[in-house]
Amino acid sequence: MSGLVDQIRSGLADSLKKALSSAGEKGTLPEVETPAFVVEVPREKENGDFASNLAMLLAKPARTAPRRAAEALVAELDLSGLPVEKVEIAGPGFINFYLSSNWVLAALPGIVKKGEAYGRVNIGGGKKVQVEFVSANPTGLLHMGNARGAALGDSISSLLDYAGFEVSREFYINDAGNQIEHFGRSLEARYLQLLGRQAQVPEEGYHGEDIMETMRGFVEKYGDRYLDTASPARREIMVKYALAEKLGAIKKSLGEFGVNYDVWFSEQSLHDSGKVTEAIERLKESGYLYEYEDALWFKAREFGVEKDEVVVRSNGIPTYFAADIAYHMNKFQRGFQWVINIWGADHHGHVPRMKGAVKALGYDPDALQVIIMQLVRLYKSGEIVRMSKRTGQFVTLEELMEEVGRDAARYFFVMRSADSHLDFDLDLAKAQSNDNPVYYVQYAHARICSIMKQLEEQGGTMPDPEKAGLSLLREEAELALARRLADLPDEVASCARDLAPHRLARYVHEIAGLFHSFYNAHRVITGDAALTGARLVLVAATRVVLANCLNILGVSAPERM
RNA sequence: GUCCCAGUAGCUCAGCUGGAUAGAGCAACGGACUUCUAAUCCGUAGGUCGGGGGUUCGAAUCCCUCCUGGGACGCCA
Repeated sequence: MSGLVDQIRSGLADSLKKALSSAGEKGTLPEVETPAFVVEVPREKENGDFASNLAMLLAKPARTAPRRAAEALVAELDLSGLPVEKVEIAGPGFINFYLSSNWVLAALPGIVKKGEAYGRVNIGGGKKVQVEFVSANPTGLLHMGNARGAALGDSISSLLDYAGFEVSREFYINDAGNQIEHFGRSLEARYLQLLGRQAQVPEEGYHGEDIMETMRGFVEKYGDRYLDTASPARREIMVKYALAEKLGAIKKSLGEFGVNYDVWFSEQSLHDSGKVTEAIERLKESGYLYEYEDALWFKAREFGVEKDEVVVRSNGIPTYFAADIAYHMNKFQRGFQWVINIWGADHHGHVPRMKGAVKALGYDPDALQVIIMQLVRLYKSGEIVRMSKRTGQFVTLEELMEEVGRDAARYFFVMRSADSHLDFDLDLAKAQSNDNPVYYVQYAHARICSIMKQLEEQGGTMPDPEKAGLSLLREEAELALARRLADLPDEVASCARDLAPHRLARYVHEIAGLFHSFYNAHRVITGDAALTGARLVLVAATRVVLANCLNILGVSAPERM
């Protein structure tokens, strides 16, 4: 981290550490190891700008009352070089630090100067991380669950990028296996029906209208050319045609949603390239596979999973799990040091055995992190809408963007933590779209742009932030806003560490709120040139923070609304 | 039955590795536009943090137990 706030925090922590050891040398405290204490920002500002719990943690090892330990520490504190005005011992033994009221203004010039780069931190150290998300079956359109995964995965990726990781976004295309078989049979049935023949979409097949639509296009292009072609070959042709079309549509939708992938990875390619065989061989050699009733099983129980898992069926066809093992082997072979998967809650049972397989292959299971995203429940007219690809009833990403807009949809999905169930009331999102918090944040950005435009029209110019008289910013609303602007690097670091973009959404909402309050209480452009200059720096910094956060969340930052 | 997620204001949800007096949005009520955008602001009201036990200086947060809702437990993916 590199922000002003972090500099001060670590400065205080260092001072406390030194105070502890000199107190130990002088004998005012027993010599003990430094506990894992924190310097944090108290919730109540009456408790100072920063506070530490060190004294309370010393109570037990040093066998002293927390407040006495605090007194001994404070007596040894050397705070030179830090803008601390007052230190107090409070409550059960907190050491509270009060800073000079305008200490935070020092952060503003850097924010304006860094611009798009402000908020970038280097906790990742260029570590290669892959984020795999959505990975929807390419047999249909994207639904609400996929949309949530897309918004979440993309924001997490951006967050990690900002935090100094080398991020690769990946989409795993499930273009192999049983479902493709069902898909082919469904396509074939529709084809025959369209040409007036008797045919039935199989029970387990795809009944959606979009499949019919696809085959209409196929018939237009090829007519009855395949009417008499032998079935397996015919299905292969149709599957190839339909997959290309479906995948193209998925790519297009995601692109419009602001989600762009680095890699589209085909499951079928794992079979074709022999990766699946390679993975199975590796597991076999290390003794994690056994044969039972003609099938090949993975010893999942050795990894704390309840049941062993089939990797090759008795009919000789590998399972999806086998392909997934090969896929993860391949991910690590490609050099990713951190592999993040975003899965729907309905796949959570798959996590322990996947981690087990990673371990069995000889990789660190902790390098694989699976984010389980709770499912989206869709409400329309007060009723739950069942979503299912098989029956073809679902609201697509396309429809969602049409109804509530891309920005609102993305913000909405990313506002909530991944492990909270999401009730999406379409009517509400549509009818009250103006109340959507995303507009609140965007409006703040637009307002600042409007001020800048006004400035330009009046022939004014932006001052050099380094030279502006920032100490003129004395109003509570100004200082409160500046204080939070200085937090962005910290927020990015902590949100990235916890893979929690929803906290960034709350942060930027708070920034917008602080700005709106300031805006309503004070004018930026006034007859006082010096004050105007200082406030221009403040709002310019605010615009940077708003834009950077919105960018991470995949939401646009409009100049006017 | 076993496992995962959730239970916090009327509603939807935050609460980051345990910190001081539990927060925000919406809804409700009362105010503020001759001004750089009122998609805004200011104020009021709203809580046995699902129940009960435990751990400790300190618990919405950790442990145990029970209740409620959702999901997963296939030679499907």
